[in-house]
Amino acid sequence: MCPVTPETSILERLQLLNNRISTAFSGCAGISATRFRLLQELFAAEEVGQTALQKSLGIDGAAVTRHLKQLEAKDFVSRRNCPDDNRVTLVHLTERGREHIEGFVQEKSRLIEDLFHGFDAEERERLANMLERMQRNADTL
Amino acid sequence: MCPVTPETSILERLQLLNNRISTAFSGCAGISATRFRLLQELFAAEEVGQTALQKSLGIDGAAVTRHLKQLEAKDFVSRRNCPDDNRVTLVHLTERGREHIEGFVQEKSRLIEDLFHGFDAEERERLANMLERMQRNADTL
DNA sequence: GATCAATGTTTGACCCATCAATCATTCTAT
DNA sequence: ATAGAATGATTGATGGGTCAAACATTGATC
Repeated sequence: MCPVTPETSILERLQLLNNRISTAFSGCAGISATRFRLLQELFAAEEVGQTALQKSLGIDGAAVTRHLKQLEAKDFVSRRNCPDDNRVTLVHLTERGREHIEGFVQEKSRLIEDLFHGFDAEERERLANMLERMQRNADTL
Repeated sequence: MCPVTPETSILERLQLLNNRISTAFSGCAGISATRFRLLQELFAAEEVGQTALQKSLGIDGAAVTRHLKQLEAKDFVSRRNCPDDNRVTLVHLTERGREHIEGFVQEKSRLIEDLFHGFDAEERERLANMLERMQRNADTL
């Protein structure tokens, strides 16, 4: 009745790939991809409010709160109230967090190497572009 | 320090897209994408064991058990012990489940239409192929 | 200046996935 | 024939995400 359309195949693989990659990343790097992204954002920016983090990661604010709480418990991150606006809490990387990033970056590189094995540079660009377009479509749902 | 590589961009978008699509699908179809896939598998095959379902969906057996339990509670699915092998429980679609599939298919079509807006047939094929290759890489992690 | 809307964060309830452990059943090999 | 491995399903613990509701704080308006 239903031949396998490319669209369906794409959606299924998005889901599978994401699950596999997430667990693989956490498994080998010892930190979830999202938390690593948070650390990287904090590495780039000196001190940021959570809403900014939430927007640059594209995930729910509740998730950000909980991730930061865990990262703070591990002393990777530290938070303080913004003196100019008591609603926002400013987040910044600790020394300890900064030290650990390097290792995570390496684990991620290895994962990427495996994942994109057989893809030349042009293909990677094309794939990135297609997913970007798809995401723009998804944003207007 | 870190220019945005296509690989990183791809991984981030995989995650985002998946989250957005999952919630969009559940939101408009009223059923999760995974449960819909289960129903479709059952539609195609007369009666299947859970392990077969698990393998064709590519997810954990525990998840399959729980989804089927919910689908059974909604009377979309019914289960019985396999007479030939009491370890396996055979699953099949109920009338009610069969009736609902059509609506889900339509919701999915609409979602696909939006999601792939601006993609021609050849691009969709190429995207499907790339993700398939990537998934093969991911399987050997 | 009091009120009411907007903003930033947090919490609770839920869904979906994983892994590890358990249990019953069947298979196998001695 | 029975002990032990393999298989199928389930359950519990955990992690990551969503949404909705709460809360404090700030801004805007009359």
